[in-house]
Amino acid sequence: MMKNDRVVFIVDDDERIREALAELLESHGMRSVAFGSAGDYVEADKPDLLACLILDVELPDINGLEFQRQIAEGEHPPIVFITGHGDVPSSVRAIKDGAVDFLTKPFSDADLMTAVQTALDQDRQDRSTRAELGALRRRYLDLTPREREVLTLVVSGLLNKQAATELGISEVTLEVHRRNIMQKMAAASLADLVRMAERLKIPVTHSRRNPGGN
Amino acid sequence: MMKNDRVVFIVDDDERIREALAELLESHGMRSVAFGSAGDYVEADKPDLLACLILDVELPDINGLEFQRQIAEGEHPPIVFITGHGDVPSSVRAIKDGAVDFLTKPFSDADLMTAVQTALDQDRQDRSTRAELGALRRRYLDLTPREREVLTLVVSGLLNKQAATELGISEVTLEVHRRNIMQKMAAASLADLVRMAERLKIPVTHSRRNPGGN
DNA sequence: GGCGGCCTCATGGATTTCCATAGAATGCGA
DNA sequence: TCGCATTCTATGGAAATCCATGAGGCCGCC
Repeated sequence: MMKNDRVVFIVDDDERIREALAELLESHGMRSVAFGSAGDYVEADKPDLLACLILDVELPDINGLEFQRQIAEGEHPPIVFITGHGDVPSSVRAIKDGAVDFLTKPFSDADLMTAVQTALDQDRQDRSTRAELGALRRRYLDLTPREREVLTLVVSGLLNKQAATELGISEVTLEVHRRNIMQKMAAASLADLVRMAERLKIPVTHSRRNPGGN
Repeated sequence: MMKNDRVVFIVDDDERIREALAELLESHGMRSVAFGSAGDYVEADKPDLLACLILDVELPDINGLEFQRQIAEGEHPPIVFITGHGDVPSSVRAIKDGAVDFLTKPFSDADLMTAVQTALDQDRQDRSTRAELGALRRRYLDLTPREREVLTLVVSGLLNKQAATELGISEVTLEVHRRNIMQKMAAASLADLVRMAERLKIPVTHSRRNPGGN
């Protein structure tokens, strides 16, 4: 009953710890892959599965907390820190930087497994969010520069006429752009498009419409 | 040059600590009000200013972390924990629960002041967000039950006709509701209304519109 | 029993959006 | 230089929205 859709990465310089952790995880039906240093972890090509990273704070090549910040630049599995010499400032920094938990040895098997489970759950969430946002961004990149301008004005609430004036083009042209946008973004409605723009953090310009009334 | 638009609350059972903190804060032009227990803090009527709360973990009446969770139910200033016997699990919990920082004695004046400043900045942000959301909610509460139903359907992207059918009323009636909504919510455009609904976490229903594509 | 708020509906016109179709100019890379 | 993407424009009609105005029924509260 080994679950093959998920994996736990272990980065710890102590081989005995790595083995103990691997064993513990296996006994819970959890597949794991261990590394002796941050460098090894980075170099390795890792399966694209639901994952979590158990990271020792003290590593031979780099400080675990520093390493956390480095990989925070890109996509990375949620981190559970473990350490033999845990101090408060480190744990504070780790959690502030998004770590799921910070366990000091000795910790119970149960605590670790709970943290791992939480991390995996979070990864599921992260992935789903990333996937959606990624799809959205891809569609956005499909837009031409002009269409992006139009999109901004439209989701700001401007009437076609107003937006057209703003861009110095005819209303008809703007309509064409607008419909192309709806098409490319696969928006079912203006409301939909506005929500997409929100998630893409597209700023609202002069969100007026009927400023004076009528 | 005492700034009177902000205040730092101190909750610590040790009077010497309270006085030392108050002095330190004062030397930085910061007004403070100190309490000997969580109960005293709760009972006191506190000025509605930009604030931050320096909280000792060990209190006579309740554990600081527990107290944090209690006040987390409602509005409260950002918390900076201080403690004489800081342990990692406590700090982890505190930060997870939203504390700005967790300082163990002895800590430097600079560290505390930095944390206090961060907390005050966060309070400014929190207040601004709360104020906007509050105004939005008040307007939403101004809507009649029917209008709220209509709002949901409209921001879901339904055409007036579709929404009207959904509610079993005529299109004209729905238009009336719709315009009343725009009025009451002070929305400048549909895009605007959609964004408001997002912030109010109004769920989208069957967000279709031209399902098959005419 | 009257008043006010709420929900309902109608008419009708101005305005806007939606859609399909078609043509043309620019500019850039193959 | 040809082809393609991008941008621009137009016509014309269907559909939808916006707006003002008027009005009837229901219900709870004073």
